[in-house]
Amino acid sequence: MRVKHLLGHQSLKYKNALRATGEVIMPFKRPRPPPVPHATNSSSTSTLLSTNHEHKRLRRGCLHGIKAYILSAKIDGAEYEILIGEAEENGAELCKTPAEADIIVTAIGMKKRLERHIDWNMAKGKAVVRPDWIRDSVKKSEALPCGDYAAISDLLDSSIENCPESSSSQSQPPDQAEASTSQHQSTKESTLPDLVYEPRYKSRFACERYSPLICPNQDLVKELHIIKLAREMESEERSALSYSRAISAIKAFPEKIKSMSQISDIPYLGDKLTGMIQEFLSKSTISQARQLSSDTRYQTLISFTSVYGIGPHTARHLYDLGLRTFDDLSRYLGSDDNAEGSGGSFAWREGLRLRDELSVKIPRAEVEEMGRLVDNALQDILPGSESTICGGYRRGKLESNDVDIVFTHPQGQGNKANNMIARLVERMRKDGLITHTMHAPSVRSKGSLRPPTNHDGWDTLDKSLTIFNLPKTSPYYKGIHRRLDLIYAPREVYWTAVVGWTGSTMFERDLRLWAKQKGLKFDSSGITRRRDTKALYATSERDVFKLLELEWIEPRLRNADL
DNA sequence: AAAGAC
DNA sequence: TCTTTGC
DNA sequence: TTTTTGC
DNA sequence: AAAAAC
Repeated sequence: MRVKHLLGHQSLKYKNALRATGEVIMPFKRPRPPPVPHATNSSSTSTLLSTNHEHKRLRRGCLHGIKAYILSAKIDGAEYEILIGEAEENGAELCKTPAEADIIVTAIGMKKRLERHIDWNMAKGKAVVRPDWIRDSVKKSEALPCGDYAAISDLLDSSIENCPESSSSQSQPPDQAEASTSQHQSTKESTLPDLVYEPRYKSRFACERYSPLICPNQDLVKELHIIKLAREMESEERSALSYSRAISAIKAFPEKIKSMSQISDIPYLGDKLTGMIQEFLSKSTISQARQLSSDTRYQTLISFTSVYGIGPHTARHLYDLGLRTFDDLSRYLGSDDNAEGSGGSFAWREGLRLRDELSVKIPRAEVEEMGRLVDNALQDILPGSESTICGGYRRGKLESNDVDIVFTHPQGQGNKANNMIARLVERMRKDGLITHTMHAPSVRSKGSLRPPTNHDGWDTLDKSLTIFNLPKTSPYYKGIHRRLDLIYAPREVYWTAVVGWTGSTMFERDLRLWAKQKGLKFDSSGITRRRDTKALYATSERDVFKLLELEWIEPRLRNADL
């Protein structure tokens, strides 16, 4: 066929393009070497605040200026994330080591146990309090006296003495606030008063549950994940969906499952899944998963689909042709004459060529560096723009497969924001940062102020799926290509887009189902009322939840997939 | 929804 | 038209 | 038993 | 594969 000719031609063109961009040294605007703030999540923000009315007032934070260390021992995973989120949002500075902190928050109540984690002499120099100190302080909008929350009786005096004060200007009259919210509680026992998250895991919606990155039943979930992948490889999507739901339900279950009686409240566990869990309880393994793991077809399909552009259908096709390894694949794609016509597409070749690099995980620090570079380019094009790193990074993953950055234009004129994606990508391409564009931006949102209304579910945001490479001058430069997704959202739907691109997948699916059930329609390009298709605009991420009548869930607790 | 291959 | 792409 | 399962 | 009733 003449495909041969076409492919050859395009390959060449690409090689040249790569060579050219590879050598270009970035003209100006070198990123300042990482100021390295804290490894908290979110935004490579340029102008985070000031856009956000509702945030603004509350901001300032009752814990502002307090350096806190939260000891994770004896605190449930979800609980821990909530504490961190609460502390952070209220202005506390979280420390990586107890030494840097003014105050240590711990659920441990005994001296001996605490000493296993923290040097006793150091502890004596600081306030050491129970987790409810954070909660109550937030509730009262003031850093409360540590004496009432001393974690360990031997440290009561030193905790009182070393109790930090918030630098937030507005210290409220502390006096009788006490009475209003709850009557009991100061001076009392060490129970964590958590009616908060008690029955949450029972919900049928992942967007109502707290799903930590790693759950107490992670091994079980991994086993089920293998079976789920196998179903996907065979295009048994409904079956795969059932496994996905079971996995996300189990991920939100707060304790290690030791007996079958515990799982009766977990949704989406029918006969099949129940049987598998039973097997797992006795053998710590699931035979079907073990079997698949060593199955050639399974392994081959998994590896083929790891090539960008190859999905289950194509993977099965290649397998049926007798191919088994990347070498086979390479040979097949490389061979010019296939009587059959397709010796594979251009996209597949590029995908295969880049596969090894793209399969290398990206550490958080490098994700942040990428975020800075994108934001620098963005500020050049349209000063005052905002961006947020979403995806797995924002959910707290230590390593990412790719980087998703959602951005929007400055508050002023919406119209100046035309072709933001195209301009940003072009700028970064010229700087040698972007080497490939896998999916060109649509030419939508021309002179638009509103997101185009979508009739069908995929978001209508302008986006570009690209391949990125750090400049050689970056301290993080490894010469490895990375997947970078850039998403432009008009201002009015910026927060919707951030929620939509933070994930996880099951969290997003259930957000849509939840919204539907509430008579609304959610996707990353907006929330609309189904009755009259009236658009509802959120002014903050929390506002998105509010409009959907959902309780707030931290990004780090949206890990409803494996 | 959009792109690319068929 | 079919497949893949995103969270 | 039939339909739905994210768009 | 599981749950709602579409």
